[in-house]
Parts: sequence; C-alpha cells; structure tokens
Amino acid sequence: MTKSKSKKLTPETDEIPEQAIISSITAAVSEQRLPAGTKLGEQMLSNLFNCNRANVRRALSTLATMHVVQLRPNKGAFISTPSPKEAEDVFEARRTIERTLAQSVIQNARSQDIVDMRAIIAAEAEARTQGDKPAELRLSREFHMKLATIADNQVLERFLTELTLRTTLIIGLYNKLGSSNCAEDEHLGIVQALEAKDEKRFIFLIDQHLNHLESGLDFQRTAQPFFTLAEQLTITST
Amino acid sequence: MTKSKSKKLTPETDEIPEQAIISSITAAVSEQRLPAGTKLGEQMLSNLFNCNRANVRRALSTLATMHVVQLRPNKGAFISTPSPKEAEDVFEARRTIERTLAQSVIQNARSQDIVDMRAIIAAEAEARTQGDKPAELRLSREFHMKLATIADNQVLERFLTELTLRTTLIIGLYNKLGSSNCAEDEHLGIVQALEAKDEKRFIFLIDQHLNHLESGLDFQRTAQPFFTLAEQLTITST
DNA sequence: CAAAGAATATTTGTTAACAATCATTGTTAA
DNA sequence: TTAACAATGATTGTTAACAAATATTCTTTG
Repeated sequence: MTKSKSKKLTPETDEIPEQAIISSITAAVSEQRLPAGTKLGEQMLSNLFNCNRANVRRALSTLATMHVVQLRPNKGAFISTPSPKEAEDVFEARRTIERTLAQSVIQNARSQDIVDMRAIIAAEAEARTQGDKPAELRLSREFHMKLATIADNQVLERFLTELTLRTTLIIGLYNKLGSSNCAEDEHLGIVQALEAKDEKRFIFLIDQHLNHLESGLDFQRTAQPFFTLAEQLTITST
Repeated sequence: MTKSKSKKLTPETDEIPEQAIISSITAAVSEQRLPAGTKLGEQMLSNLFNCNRANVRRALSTLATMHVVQLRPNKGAFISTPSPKEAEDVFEARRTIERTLAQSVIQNARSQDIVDMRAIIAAEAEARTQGDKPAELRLSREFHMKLATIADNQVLERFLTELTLRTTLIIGLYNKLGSSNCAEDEHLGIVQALEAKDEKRFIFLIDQHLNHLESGLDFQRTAQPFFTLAEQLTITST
C-alpha cells in the first residue's frame, strides 16, 4: 500500500516516449514478466506506446548498450539470455561494487534510510506470504538499489542498475527450484549489521548474500538460447 | 611499430558506420583531441563518415548512455564535461574495479601478458620523450585496459572502458599543470609487482597510482561548463 | 504423407522530406 | 551607441515512404 508509483506495461499517457519504453521494459524484466529471449518487435512497441518507430529504436539501442536486450541484425531485439560465463562476470562485478557501496553506506546511512530499508524488507515478507513472486523480485532489487542510493555514487548506482537487471534474467534462466527463499532473512541481517554500524559484518553478510544467490544457480539446465513468442505458442514439445 | 590498427578520425571506407563513429570518437577522446564541451553536429558527422543521420544519431545515443557525450534536447550532442562530484565518483569506481581486476590478474597473467605490458610501458616512455602527449594518454589508458583483458571479466572490462574515457576528460578539465609525469614509473612498478606475484603490493600500487592521478586534480579552476568552437574564437576574456 | 521449393506477408533497415526549435544576423528605436 | 525586436539561416526532431531481409504460408513433387 506504500506504493505510489504505478507500474504499468501499457501507459495510456506518454510523457517522453523513449524513457517510458525503457522504464516499462526494465520494470517488466525486474519482475520476470519478460523472460530472457522474448522478442521485442518494433511495431508492437510503437503500437503499445503509440509513438513512432524511431523512438522505439532509440530505446532498444539504449537497452542494448546496457546488455538488457540483445540486437540481432535483421532479426530484431530480444531480451538478453546471459551465458554462464556472463553470469559469473556479473556476480563478480556485483560483489565488487556492493562491497564498496557498503563502505559508503556505513558512513552515510541516516536513521530514515534504515526505516526505508526495513519497509522494503517488510514489503518483501508480505509479497512472499501472498505468493506474489513479481513483487518479491522487484522489492529484492529495490533493497540493493537502496544501498547505491545511500552510498551516493551515481556511477556505481548506474552500474548496479544494469547488474541487478541482468541478475534477474540469470535467476530466471538458471535458478534451481525454490532456492531464493533465504533472501528475506539475509536482507534483515544486513540491515541489522548496518544499524549496529558493524562494518565488517555488514560487508561480510552482503558478500555472503550474493554468494548464496550465485550458488543457487544450476548451469546444467542448458538454457534454451532463443525462443520467439510465436515459438512459445506453437511448439508443444522438443 | 607494433600497432596494426589504424587510428583515423576520417576513415575513407565505412564498415559498419555506427561502430566506426563510436570508435573514432572514443579514440579522439582518449587522446584528448576532442576536449570536453565540443559540439558534435549531426550533419558534420554524417558528412565525415558519409552515412545518414540515423546512424549518427544511434552512435551518439550509445555514447550518451556511456556518459561520454551528453545529449541536450534541441541543442545537440556535446562531449561530456564531468563535474567534480562526477570525477570523485568515477575515481572511486575505478579503484573498486581495478582492485578486483588486480586479484584476477595475479591469478591469470601469463608471461606473454607481462611482455605486452612492458611493451606498452616502453611505448609510453618513447611517447613521453618525443613529447607526443596524445600517444602518451592513449597508451596509459591501454595499460589499464590490459588489466581488464587479462582478468577476463567482460562486464568489468566494459565498465572500465567507460571510466577510463571519462577519466581522460576529467584530466583534461581539471589537471594541474605537469602532474601526469609520474605515471610511467608507477606503471613500471605495478608490472614488477605483478611479475613478482606480490599481490598485496600489486594492489597497493594500483590503488596508489589512482590516488596520485586524483590528487593531481584541481577543481578550483571552474571548468567552463560548455563552450562552442565559435565561442572559443570570439570570446577573448572573461 | 512428407519434404522441398516458390509465393506471400511481415519485419527490419534506410532514406528523404517536412516541422519545430534554436542560433545568428540585421534592423529599428530609444 | 546600445538594447530590444524581427527576419533569416542552420540544426535538431519527427514522420512517412521505400528497399532489403526474414518468416510464414501455400503449392508442388517424390
């Protein structure tokens, strides 16, 4: 109920169409409504956001440089399907960046920030009990992005924005069944360490949290590289 | 003489125009031929690379998401002019990323890599004695990018690509006169620590090197935020 | 009936023309 | 002479039409 922003895939009013497209797609990815590999047709998007194809193209280009979508020549734009190696690189980068963010957070965090973080954790718990997986994913990402906000480093914040989105795609592709359940407790412990100003423990728990996320992956399941929306509907068996 | 790639601002043959534009601009920025604030007109670029404006637009959009150029509505594209706060964030991000790269480099580096790094340092020294500032800047950046190559993390490599470019812009804006001279010796020491597999010293020297770079800045010189080429020639005094 | 190939339809990529905004120049008036 | 205002020129932003490539459907043939 604390949400004031409306997360919608099809907004009726268009502000700046390019940013609206980017926001909608990233929001959808962060909630796993758009799984890896789904095609993003230009006409479909320009209809959805009632704008011309040029804007759609620019938005997709921007998302491509963020490695959230992949552009294949003469084929179109697809939500990225990270490889195991990419997943490894993403997690290493996250550990690096969030460790450094943590150091700034210990210094900068105000009491209001801790209140905010607890609110996110509470919302996470609520979403979990209600079985609202999309909200759970979105809030988990919000928790980590909150660290970047507190740390007040715009560069690292932007990097983490990209990395958390790619992490959501990775989890969608490779996560073993039922291994994301430990997240909430870990977030709680992290905030407690922050509140106690226990820097060592704070950093350690964040690191451990990311390691748990990564160890919950199973790359044996050969992630189907690409599948069109049409293929999803037509193909019945392999 | 070991260079096989041709660095040119005006290529006579166009492969994929978009990538050619990006490469040329980034190369020019890395050599400080394009200072912060210079306008990048669309028509001028489409003439230079004899392609249509759509390609130019995409290239500029990509460079904008890298924060190497800044897009101002109805005004056009300009080489970014990083603020002091941005400079601070960039250096913190660099320290974070290069420290992590260093750990991988210690593990991965082959003897050929060390040969390559020494070659870069030698070329740096050569450029220095010849007073070739652009080459010196480019090679210094190459040295750091080589770390990312050895570390073999594509994500961090891409981040560092952006950060080193922005660093060059920052130095061009805020560097005190004659304070980049210590770079060569420091690069040499870094390689020596790597060769000795002295991880602690290796990381320490990289950190120190970045700190030296940052401490060579002077933000008092209120970097003129934007200046058109026309303004440079007409305005004589403040 | 299955598979290969041709025809059609859809989608991406490119180009050019038009509209809107901004910068510059020239003019007028105080 | 200077400042405000109007007119011109140039640049960015948008739109639509066309070309090229790909996906789909239909037909033909073994």
